[in-house]
Amino acid sequence: MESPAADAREAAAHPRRRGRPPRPVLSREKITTAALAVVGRAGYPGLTMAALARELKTAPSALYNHVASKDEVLNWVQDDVCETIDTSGFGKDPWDLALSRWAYSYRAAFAPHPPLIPIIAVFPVAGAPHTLAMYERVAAGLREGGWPEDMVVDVIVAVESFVLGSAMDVSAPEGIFDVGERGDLAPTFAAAVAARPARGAASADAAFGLGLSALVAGLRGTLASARATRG
Amino acid sequence: MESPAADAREAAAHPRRRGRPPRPVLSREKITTAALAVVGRAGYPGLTMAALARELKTAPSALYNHVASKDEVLNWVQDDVCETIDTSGFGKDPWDLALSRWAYSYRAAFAPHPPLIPIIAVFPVAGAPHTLAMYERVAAGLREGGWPEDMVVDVIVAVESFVLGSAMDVSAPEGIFDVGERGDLAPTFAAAVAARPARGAASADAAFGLGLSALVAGLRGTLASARATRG
DNA sequence: ACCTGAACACCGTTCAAGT
DNA sequence: ACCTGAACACCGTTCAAGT
Repeated sequence: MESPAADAREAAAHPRRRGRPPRPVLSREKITTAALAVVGRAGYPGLTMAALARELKTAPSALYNHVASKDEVLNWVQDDVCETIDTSGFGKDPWDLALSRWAYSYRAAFAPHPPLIPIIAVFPVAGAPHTLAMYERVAAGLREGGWPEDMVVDVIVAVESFVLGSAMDVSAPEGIFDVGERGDLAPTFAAAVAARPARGAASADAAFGLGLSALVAGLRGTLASARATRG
Repeated sequence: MESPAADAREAAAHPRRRGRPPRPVLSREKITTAALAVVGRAGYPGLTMAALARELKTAPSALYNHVASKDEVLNWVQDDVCETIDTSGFGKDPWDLALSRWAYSYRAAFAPHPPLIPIIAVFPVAGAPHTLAMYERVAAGLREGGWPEDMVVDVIVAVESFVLGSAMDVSAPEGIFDVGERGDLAPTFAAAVAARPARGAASADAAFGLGLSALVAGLRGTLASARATRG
Protein backbone atom coordinates (compact mmCIF):
# COMPACT_ATOMS: atom_id res chain seq x y z
CA MET A 1 0.00 0.00 0.00
CA GLU A 2 1.70 3.22 -1.16
CA SER A 3 1.05 6.62 0.36
CA PRO A 4 -1.20 9.09 -1.51
CA ALA A 5 1.81 11.35 -2.04
CA ALA A 6 3.73 8.50 -3.65
CA ASP A 7 0.66 7.72 -5.79
CA ALA A 8 0.54 11.31 -6.97
CA ARG A 9 4.22 11.34 -7.91
CA GLU A 10 3.78 8.03 -9.67
CA ALA A 11 0.78 9.31 -11.66
CA ALA A 12 2.54 12.49 -12.71
CA ALA A 13 5.65 10.61 -13.77
CA HIS A 14 3.87 7.75 -15.58
CA PRO A 15 0.49 8.78 -17.00
CA ARG A 16 -1.63 5.68 -17.61
CA ARG A 17 -1.19 4.08 -21.01
CA ARG A 18 -4.09 3.24 -23.27
CA GLY A 19 -5.98 0.02 -22.72
CA ARG A 20 -7.38 -1.86 -19.78
CA PRO A 21 -5.42 -1.40 -16.54
CA PRO A 22 -4.31 -4.54 -14.61
CA ARG A 23 -6.81 -3.78 -11.84
CA PRO A 24 -9.82 -1.41 -12.06
CA VAL A 25 -8.84 2.08 -10.91
CA LEU A 26 -12.45 3.20 -10.32
CA SER A 27 -15.30 1.94 -8.15
CA ARG A 28 -18.56 3.21 -6.69
CA GLU A 29 -16.82 4.02 -3.43
CA LYS A 30 -13.93 5.90 -5.04
CA ILE A 31 -16.25 7.87 -7.28
CA THR A 32 -18.49 8.81 -4.35
CA THR A 33 -15.57 9.92 -2.19
CA ALA A 34 -14.07 11.93 -5.04
CA ALA A 35 -17.42 13.59 -5.74
CA LEU A 36 -17.67 14.71 -2.12
CA ALA A 37 -14.12 16.05 -2.31
CA VAL A 38 -14.94 18.08 -5.43
CA VAL A 39 -18.11 19.40 -3.81
CA GLY A 40 -16.17 20.38 -0.70
CA ARG A 41 -13.68 22.32 -2.76
CA ALA A 42 -15.80 23.78 -5.55
CA GLY A 43 -19.43 23.32 -4.49
CA TYR A 44 -22.11 21.74 -6.65
CA PRO A 45 -21.57 24.08 -9.61
CA GLY A 46 -18.02 22.70 -9.68
CA LEU A 47 -19.14 19.08 -9.67
CA THR A 48 -18.87 18.21 -13.37
CA MET A 49 -17.97 14.85 -14.86
CA ALA A 50 -14.74 16.44 -16.08
CA ALA A 51 -13.82 17.73 -12.60
CA LEU A 52 -14.72 14.37 -11.07
CA ALA A 53 -12.49 12.58 -13.58
CA ARG A 54 -9.66 15.01 -12.86
CA GLU A 55 -9.98 14.29 -9.13
CA LEU A 56 -9.71 10.58 -9.94
CA LYS A 57 -6.94 11.06 -12.49
CA THR A 58 -8.88 9.39 -15.26
CA ALA A 59 -10.56 10.43 -18.47
CA PRO A 60 -14.21 11.54 -18.08
CA SER A 61 -15.33 8.71 -20.34
CA ALA A 62 -13.85 6.15 -17.94
CA LEU A 63 -16.55 7.06 -15.41
CA TYR A 64 -19.20 5.61 -17.68
CA ASN A 65 -17.81 2.11 -17.19
CA HIS A 66 -19.04 2.37 -13.59
CA VAL A 67 -21.96 4.77 -13.52
CA ALA A 68 -24.83 5.29 -15.93
CA SER A 69 -25.14 9.04 -15.60
CA LYS A 70 -24.25 12.07 -13.53
CA ASP A 71 -27.63 11.69 -11.82
CA GLU A 72 -26.53 8.29 -10.57
CA VAL A 73 -23.37 9.84 -9.12
CA LEU A 74 -25.58 12.29 -7.24
CA ASN A 75 -27.66 9.39 -6.00
CA TRP A 76 -24.54 7.68 -4.65
CA VAL A 77 -23.50 10.86 -2.87
CA GLN A 78 -26.99 11.22 -1.44
CA ASP A 79 -26.82 7.70 -0.06
CA ASP A 80 -23.47 8.50 1.52
CA VAL A 81 -24.92 11.58 3.22
CA CYS A 82 -27.73 9.43 4.63
CA GLU A 83 -25.19 7.30 6.46
CA THR A 84 -24.42 10.24 8.74
CA ILE A 85 -28.00 10.70 9.96
CA ASP A 86 -28.68 9.97 13.61
CA THR A 87 -31.24 7.21 14.19
CA SER A 88 -29.87 6.17 17.54
CA GLY A 89 -32.97 7.32 19.43
CA PHE A 90 -35.14 4.56 17.97
CA GLY A 91 -35.40 1.52 20.20
CA LYS A 92 -34.07 3.54 23.12
CA ASP A 93 -36.11 6.72 23.59
CA PRO A 94 -39.89 7.08 23.10
CA TRP A 95 -40.81 7.14 19.39
CA ASP A 96 -41.75 10.82 19.35
CA LEU A 97 -38.45 11.92 20.84
CA ALA A 98 -36.48 9.63 18.53
CA LEU A 99 -38.43 10.88 15.51
CA SER A 100 -37.70 14.47 16.45
CA ARG A 101 -33.99 13.77 16.89
CA TRP A 102 -33.92 11.98 13.53
CA ALA A 103 -35.61 14.93 11.86
CA TYR A 104 -33.13 17.47 13.21
CA SER A 105 -30.19 15.34 12.17
CA TYR A 106 -31.70 14.60 8.73
CA ARG A 107 -32.20 18.31 8.01
CA ALA A 108 -28.70 19.19 9.19
CA ALA A 109 -27.20 16.48 6.98
CA PHE A 110 -28.84 17.72 3.78
CA ALA A 111 -28.80 21.47 4.36
CA PRO A 112 -25.24 21.70 2.92
CA HIS A 113 -26.32 19.65 -0.13
CA PRO A 114 -29.34 21.39 -1.69
CA PRO A 115 -29.06 19.74 -5.13
CA LEU A 116 -29.37 16.30 -3.50
CA ILE A 117 -32.74 17.11 -1.95
CA PRO A 118 -34.84 16.59 -5.08
CA ILE A 119 -32.76 13.45 -5.75
CA ILE A 120 -33.62 11.67 -2.52
CA ALA A 121 -37.30 12.41 -2.97
CA VAL A 122 -37.41 10.66 -6.33
CA PHE A 123 -34.73 7.91 -6.51
CA PRO A 124 -35.68 4.29 -5.71
CA VAL A 125 -34.31 3.04 -2.39
CA ALA A 126 -33.24 -0.26 -3.94
CA GLY A 127 -29.91 1.20 -5.10
CA ALA A 128 -29.29 3.19 -1.92
CA PRO A 129 -28.35 0.79 0.90
CA HIS A 130 -27.62 3.38 3.59
CA THR A 131 -30.88 5.18 2.88
CA LEU A 132 -32.70 1.88 3.12
CA ALA A 133 -30.95 1.00 6.39
CA MET A 134 -32.07 4.35 7.80
CA TYR A 135 -35.70 3.67 6.83
CA GLU A 136 -35.45 0.24 8.44
CA ARG A 137 -34.34 1.68 11.78
CA VAL A 138 -37.06 4.35 11.69
CA ALA A 139 -39.75 1.84 10.72
CA ALA A 140 -38.70 -0.55 13.49
CA GLY A 141 -38.72 2.29 16.02
CA LEU A 142 -42.21 3.38 15.01
CA ARG A 143 -43.52 -0.20 15.21
CA GLU A 144 -42.03 -0.55 18.69
CA GLY A 145 -43.67 2.74 19.58
CA GLY A 146 -47.05 1.25 18.76
CA TRP A 147 -47.72 2.51 15.23
CA PRO A 148 -49.83 0.17 13.08
CA GLU A 149 -47.90 -1.40 10.23
CA ASP A 150 -49.99 0.18 7.49
CA MET A 151 -49.35 3.72 8.79
CA VAL A 152 -45.60 3.51 9.26
CA VAL A 153 -44.55 4.50 5.74
CA ASP A 154 -46.99 7.41 5.64
CA VAL A 155 -45.54 8.76 8.90
CA ILE A 156 -42.01 8.45 7.56
CA VAL A 157 -42.92 10.12 4.27
CA ALA A 158 -44.76 12.94 6.01
CA VAL A 159 -41.89 13.75 8.36
CA GLU A 160 -39.36 13.38 5.57
CA SER A 161 -41.32 15.77 3.36
CA PHE A 162 -41.27 18.38 6.09
CA VAL A 163 -37.56 17.80 6.71
CA LEU A 164 -36.57 18.08 3.05
CA GLY A 165 -38.74 21.14 2.47
CA SER A 166 -37.12 22.74 5.51
CA ALA A 167 -33.64 21.76 4.35
CA MET A 168 -34.22 23.71 1.12
CA ASP A 169 -35.02 26.79 3.20
CA VAL A 170 -31.65 26.78 4.91
CA SER A 171 -29.89 27.88 1.73
CA ALA A 172 -32.30 30.76 1.11
CA PRO A 173 -30.62 34.18 1.03
CA GLU A 174 -30.83 36.47 4.03
CA GLY A 175 -33.50 38.92 2.83
CA ILE A 176 -35.72 36.48 0.98
CA PHE A 177 -38.88 37.84 2.64
CA ASP A 178 -38.00 41.52 2.29
CA VAL A 179 -40.95 42.99 0.49
CA GLY A 180 -39.03 45.68 -1.40
CA GLU A 181 -40.40 49.02 -2.54
CA ARG A 182 -44.02 47.99 -2.79
CA GLY A 183 -44.48 47.22 0.89
CA ASP A 184 -47.95 48.74 0.67
CA LEU A 185 -49.03 45.74 -1.40
CA ALA A 186 -48.41 43.37 1.50
CA PRO A 187 -48.61 45.38 4.74
CA THR A 188 -49.62 42.52 7.06
CA PHE A 189 -46.95 40.20 5.73
CA ALA A 190 -44.27 42.92 5.82
CA ALA A 191 -45.12 43.70 9.45
CA ALA A 192 -44.97 40.00 10.33
CA VAL A 193 -41.56 39.70 8.66
CA ALA A 194 -40.32 42.70 10.64
CA ALA A 195 -41.68 41.24 13.89
CA ARG A 196 -39.72 38.00 13.52
CA PRO A 197 -37.28 37.77 16.39
CA ALA A 198 -34.58 35.75 14.58
CA ARG A 199 -32.64 36.64 11.43
CA GLY A 200 -30.94 34.69 8.69
CA ALA A 201 -30.33 31.00 9.26
CA ALA A 202 -31.64 31.27 12.83
CA SER A 203 -35.08 32.21 11.52
CA ALA A 204 -35.14 29.11 9.30
CA ASP A 205 -34.22 27.11 12.41
CA ALA A 206 -37.08 28.71 14.34
CA ALA A 207 -39.64 27.88 11.67
CA PHE A 208 -38.35 24.31 11.53
CA GLY A 209 -38.54 23.92 15.30
CA LEU A 210 -42.07 25.31 15.42
CA GLY A 211 -43.25 23.07 12.61
CA LEU A 212 -41.58 19.93 13.87
CA SER A 213 -43.01 20.34 17.37
CA ALA A 214 -46.47 20.82 15.91
CA LEU A 215 -46.10 17.89 13.52
CA VAL A 216 -44.89 15.48 16.20
CA ALA A 217 -47.54 16.64 18.66
CA GLY A 218 -50.15 16.10 15.96
CA LEU A 219 -48.81 12.63 15.26
CA ARG A 220 -49.14 11.70 18.95
CA GLY A 221 -52.83 12.53 18.60
CA THR A 222 -53.10 10.57 15.36
CA LEU A 223 -51.60 7.49 16.98
CA ALA A 224 -53.83 7.76 20.01
CA SER A 225 -57.00 7.84 17.94
CA ALA A 226 -55.78 5.11 15.59
CA ARG A 227 -55.21 2.81 18.56
CA ALA A 228 -58.58 3.76 20.06
CA THR A 229 -60.55 2.89 16.93
CA ARG A 230 -58.63 -0.29 16.12
CA GLY A 231 -58.49 -1.52 19.68
CA MET B 1 -55.24 43.76 -33.19
CA GLU B 2 -54.49 40.95 -35.65
CA SER B 3 -55.38 37.33 -35.03
CA PRO B 4 -52.66 34.89 -33.97
CA ALA B 5 -53.08 33.06 -37.27
CA ALA B 6 -52.48 36.29 -39.18
CA ASP B 7 -49.44 36.99 -36.99
CA ALA B 8 -48.02 33.58 -37.82
CA ARG B 9 -48.48 34.08 -41.57
CA GLU B 10 -46.94 37.52 -41.30
CA ALA B 11 -43.89 36.18 -39.43
CA ALA B 12 -43.34 33.36 -41.88
CA ALA B 13 -43.63 35.69 -44.89
CA HIS B 14 -41.53 38.55 -43.46
CA PRO B 15 -38.86 37.41 -41.02
CA ARG B 16 -37.80 40.32 -38.82
CA ARG B 17 -34.99 42.42 -40.19
CA ARG B 18 -31.90 43.25 -38.17
CA GLY B 19 -32.00 46.18 -35.76
CA ARG B 20 -34.41 47.50 -33.17
CA PRO B 21 -38.06 46.79 -33.92
CA PRO B 22 -40.55 49.72 -33.85
CA ARG B 23 -42.14 48.34 -30.69
CA PRO B 24 -40.63 45.72 -28.31
CA VAL B 25 -41.72 42.22 -29.30
CA LEU B 26 -40.85 40.69 -25.93
CA SER B 27 -41.96 41.32 -22.34
CA ARG B 28 -42.00 39.52 -19.00
CA GLU B 29 -45.58 38.45 -19.59
CA LYS B 30 -44.98 37.12 -23.09
CA ILE B 31 -41.85 35.26 -22.01
CA THR B 32 -43.67 33.70 -19.05
CA THR B 33 -46.61 32.60 -21.17
CA ALA B 34 -44.32 31.17 -23.84
CA ALA B 35 -42.31 29.29 -21.22
CA LEU B 36 -45.47 27.66 -19.89
CA ALA B 37 -46.45 26.72 -23.44
CA VAL B 38 -43.07 25.08 -24.05
CA VAL B 39 -43.28 23.23 -20.72
CA GLY B 40 -46.79 22.03 -21.59
CA ARG B 41 -45.61 20.65 -24.89
CA ALA B 42 -42.08 19.39 -24.10
CA GLY B 43 -41.81 19.34 -20.30
CA TYR B 44 -38.97 20.93 -18.34
CA PRO B 45 -36.21 19.09 -20.21
CA GLY B 46 -37.55 20.82 -23.32
CA LEU B 47 -37.51 24.28 -21.77
CA THR B 48 -34.28 25.67 -23.19
CA MET B 49 -33.53 29.28 -24.05
CA ALA B 50 -33.42 28.21 -27.70
CA ALA B 51 -36.86 26.54 -27.52
CA LEU B 52 -38.26 29.55 -25.68
CA ALA B 53 -36.92 31.88 -28.37
CA ARG B 54 -38.40 29.67 -31.10
CA GLU B 55 -41.80 29.83 -29.39
CA LEU B 56 -41.51 33.62 -29.40
CA LYS B 57 -40.09 33.77 -32.93
CA THR B 58 -36.98 35.63 -31.84
CA ALA B 59 -33.29 34.88 -31.55
CA PRO B 60 -32.23 33.37 -28.18
CA SER B 61 -30.00 36.37 -27.53
CA ALA B 62 -33.01 38.70 -27.71
CA LEU B 63 -34.31 37.18 -24.46
CA TYR B 64 -31.37 38.66 -22.59
CA ASN B 65 -32.65 42.18 -23.19
CA HIS B 66 -35.52 41.30 -20.85
CA VAL B 67 -34.30 38.63 -18.47
CA ALA B 68 -30.97 38.18 -16.71
CA SER B 69 -30.80 34.39 -16.84
CA LYS B 70 -32.76 31.21 -17.36
CA ASP B 71 -33.16 31.03 -13.58
CA GLU B 72 -35.04 34.30 -13.68
CA VAL B 73 -37.37 32.87 -16.33
CA LEU B 74 -38.09 29.98 -13.98
CA ASN B 75 -38.76 32.46 -11.21
CA TRP B 76 -41.30 34.26 -13.40
CA VAL B 77 -43.03 30.97 -14.20
CA GLN B 78 -43.05 30.09 -10.51
CA ASP B 79 -44.74 33.38 -9.69
CA ASP B 80 -47.34 32.67 -12.36
CA VAL B 81 -48.10 29.26 -10.87
CA CYS B 82 -48.59 30.90 -7.47
CA GLU B 83 -51.41 33.00 -8.89
CA THR B 84 -53.52 29.85 -9.24
CA ILE B 85 -53.30 28.86 -5.56
CA ASP B 86 -56.52 29.00 -3.56
CA THR B 87 -56.39 31.38 -0.60
CA SER B 88 -60.12 32.06 -0.55
CA GLY B 89 -60.64 30.37 2.82
CA PHE B 90 -58.76 33.08 4.72
CA GLY B 91 -61.03 35.73 6.18
CA LYS B 92 -64.04 33.46 5.64
CA ASP B 93 -63.41 30.05 7.23
CA PRO B 94 -61.56 29.38 10.52
CA TRP B 95 -57.79 29.78 10.09
CA ASP B 96 -57.03 26.07 10.42
CA LEU B 97 -59.52 25.09 7.73
CA ALA B 98 -58.30 27.87 5.43
CA LEU B 99 -54.67 26.87 6.02
CA SER B 100 -55.46 23.28 5.15
CA ARG B 101 -57.27 24.27 1.96
CA TRP B 102 -54.36 26.52 0.98
CA ALA B 103 -51.89 23.68 1.56
CA TYR B 104 -53.83 21.23 -0.64
CA SER B 105 -54.11 23.77 -3.42
CA TYR B 106 -50.45 24.82 -3.11
CA ARG B 107 -49.23 21.24 -3.42
CA ALA B 108 -51.52 20.55 -6.39
CA ALA B 109 -50.27 23.68 -8.15
CA PHE B 110 -46.59 22.75 -7.91
CA ALA B 111 -46.78 18.97 -8.28
CA PRO B 112 -46.70 19.31 -12.11
CA HIS B 113 -43.69 21.66 -11.89
CA PRO B 114 -40.97 19.87 -9.86
CA PRO B 115 -38.06 22.02 -11.08
CA LEU B 116 -39.79 25.13 -9.73
CA ILE B 117 -39.93 23.78 -6.19
CA PRO B 118 -36.33 24.55 -5.25
CA ILE B 119 -36.76 27.93 -6.96
CA ILE B 120 -39.62 29.15 -4.80
CA ALA B 121 -37.79 28.11 -1.64
CA VAL B 122 -34.82 30.31 -2.46
CA PHE B 123 -35.88 33.28 -4.61
CA PRO B 124 -36.63 36.64 -2.94
CA VAL B 125 -40.32 37.55 -2.88
CA ALA B 126 -39.60 41.12 -3.94
CA GLY B 127 -39.59 40.18 -7.64
CA ALA B 128 -42.56 37.82 -7.40
CA PRO B 129 -45.75 39.87 -6.96
CA HIS B 130 -48.26 37.02 -7.06
CA THR B 131 -46.25 35.03 -4.54
CA LEU B 132 -46.14 38.06 -2.30
CA ALA B 133 -49.88 38.63 -2.67
CA MET B 134 -50.46 35.02 -1.63
CA TYR B 135 -48.33 35.47 1.51
CA GLU B 136 -50.24 38.64 2.33
CA ARG B 137 -53.60 36.86 2.24
CA VAL B 138 -52.28 33.99 4.36
CA ALA B 139 -50.65 36.33 6.87
CA ALA B 140 -53.83 38.39 7.20
CA GLY B 141 -55.88 35.25 7.70
CA LEU B 142 -53.58 33.97 10.42
CA ARG B 143 -53.64 37.32 12.21
CA GLU B 144 -57.44 37.33 12.10
CA GLY B 145 -57.36 33.80 13.45
CA GLY B 146 -55.53 35.07 16.51
CA TRP B 147 -51.89 34.24 15.72
CA PRO B 148 -49.34 36.66 17.27
CA GLU B 149 -47.57 38.79 14.71
CA ASP B 150 -44.11 37.42 15.49
CA MET B 151 -45.20 33.81 14.84
CA VAL B 152 -47.02 34.31 11.55
CA VAL B 153 -44.02 33.95 9.22
CA ASP B 154 -42.77 30.85 11.02
CA VAL B 155 -46.19 29.21 10.63
CA ILE B 156 -46.25 30.06 6.93
CA VAL B 157 -42.71 28.78 6.39
CA ALA B 158 -43.39 25.58 8.31
CA VAL B 159 -46.52 24.72 6.34
CA GLU B 160 -44.88 25.75 3.06
CA SER B 161 -41.88 23.50 3.79
CA PHE B 162 -44.18 20.55 4.31
CA VAL B 163 -46.14 21.40 1.17
CA LEU B 164 -43.08 21.73 -1.05
CA GLY B 165 -41.46 18.60 0.33
CA SER B 166 -44.70 16.75 -0.34
CA ALA B 167 -44.99 18.20 -3.84
CA MET B 168 -41.59 16.70 -4.70
CA ASP B 169 -42.93 13.29 -3.68
CA VAL B 170 -45.74 13.40 -6.21
CA SER B 171 -43.32 12.92 -9.10
CA ALA B 172 -41.57 9.94 -7.50
CA PRO B 173 -41.77 6.75 -9.56
CA GLU B 174 -44.27 4.04 -8.66
CA GLY B 175 -41.95 1.55 -6.94
CA ILE B 176 -39.66 4.01 -5.16
CA PHE B 177 -39.92 2.11 -1.86
CA ASP B 178 -39.55 -1.39 -3.33
CA VAL B 179 -36.67 -2.87 -1.43
CA GLY B 180 -35.36 -5.06 -4.26
CA GLU B 181 -33.47 -8.33 -3.86
CA ARG B 182 -32.02 -7.63 -0.42
CA GLY B 183 -35.36 -7.41 1.37
CA ASP B 184 -33.76 -9.24 4.30
CA LEU B 185 -31.74 -6.09 5.03
CA ALA B 186 -34.90 -4.10 5.78
CA PRO B 187 -37.62 -6.56 6.80
CA THR B 188 -39.67 -4.19 8.95
CA PHE B 189 -39.65 -1.45 6.35
CA ALA B 190 -40.43 -3.88 3.51
CA ALA B 191 -43.41 -5.23 5.44
CA ALA B 192 -44.65 -1.71 6.13
CA VAL B 193 -44.36 -0.84 2.43
CA ALA B 194 -46.35 -3.97 1.54
CA ALA B 195 -48.99 -3.12 4.14
CA ARG B 196 -49.71 0.31 2.66
CA PRO B 197 -53.28 0.38 1.41
CA ALA B 198 -52.77 2.89 -1.41
CA ARG B 199 -50.45 2.65 -4.45
CA GLY B 200 -48.71 5.14 -6.68
CA ALA B 201 -49.83 8.74 -6.54
CA ALA B 202 -52.65 7.84 -4.12
CA SER B 203 -50.09 6.77 -1.52
CA ALA B 204 -48.32 10.13 -1.77
CA ASP B 205 -51.73 11.75 -1.28
CA ALA B 206 -52.32 9.61 1.81
CA ALA B 207 -49.00 10.56 3.39
CA PHE B 208 -49.70 14.23 2.64
CA GLY B 209 -53.17 14.05 4.18
CA LEU B 210 -51.86 12.32 7.30
CA GLY B 211 -49.04 14.81 7.74
CA LEU B 212 -51.14 17.88 7.07
CA SER B 213 -53.83 16.84 9.55
CA ALA B 214 -51.18 16.25 12.19
CA LEU B 215 -49.37 19.51 11.44
CA VAL B 216 -52.53 21.62 11.57
CA ALA B 217 -53.73 19.87 14.73
CA GLY B 218 -50.35 20.51 16.30
CA LEU B 219 -50.51 24.18 15.30
CA ARG B 220 -53.90 24.52 17.01
CA GLY B 221 -52.18 23.41 20.18
CA THR B 222 -49.26 25.76 19.59
CA LEU B 223 -51.61 28.71 19.20
CA ALA B 224 -53.60 27.80 22.30
CA SER B 225 -50.52 27.70 24.51
CA ALA B 226 -49.06 30.86 22.96
CA ARG B 227 -52.25 32.72 23.77
CA ALA B 228 -52.35 31.27 27.27
CA THR B 229 -48.80 32.38 28.15
CA ARG B 230 -49.05 35.81 26.57
CA GLY B 231 -52.56 36.57 27.81
C1' DA C 1 -33.50 50.43 -26.41
C1' DC C 2 -33.98 46.05 -28.55
C1' DC C 3 -33.48 43.17 -32.26
C1' DT C 4 -30.11 39.50 -35.40
C1' DG C 5 -26.30 36.49 -36.18
C1' DA C 6 -22.04 34.64 -35.03
C1' DA C 7 -19.22 33.05 -31.59
C1' DC C 8 -17.59 31.37 -26.92
C1' DA C 9 -16.84 28.34 -23.26
C1' DC C 10 -18.62 25.01 -21.58
C1' DC C 11 -21.59 20.50 -20.60
C1' DG C 12 -22.86 15.24 -20.36
C1' DT C 13 -22.31 11.36 -23.12
C1' DT C 14 -20.77 8.02 -26.93
C1' DC C 15 -17.64 5.15 -29.19
C1' DA C 16 -13.63 3.22 -31.62
C1' DA C 17 -9.10 1.80 -30.45
C1' DG C 18 -6.17 -0.31 -27.31
C1' DT C 19 -4.61 -3.95 -23.74
C1' DA D 1 -13.66 -5.66 -18.66
C1' DC D 2 -11.99 -1.08 -18.35
C1' DC D 3 -8.99 2.32 -19.69
C1' DT D 4 -7.68 6.73 -23.39
C1' DG D 5 -8.62 10.14 -26.80
C1' DA D 6 -11.43 12.20 -30.08
C1' DA D 7 -15.79 13.56 -31.28
C1' DC D 8 -20.90 14.76 -30.92
C1' DA D 9 -24.85 17.28 -29.93
C1' DC D 10 -26.08 20.15 -27.22
C1' DC D 11 -26.35 24.17 -23.50
C1' DG D 12 -26.62 29.19 -21.49
C1' DT D 13 -24.65 33.46 -22.41
C1' DT D 14 -21.97 37.42 -24.69
C1' DC D 15 -21.29 40.84 -27.97
C1' DA D 16 -20.65 43.50 -32.25
C1' DA D 17 -23.53 45.17 -35.80
C1' DG D 18 -27.68 47.11 -37.14
C1' DT D 19 -31.92 50.35 -36.85
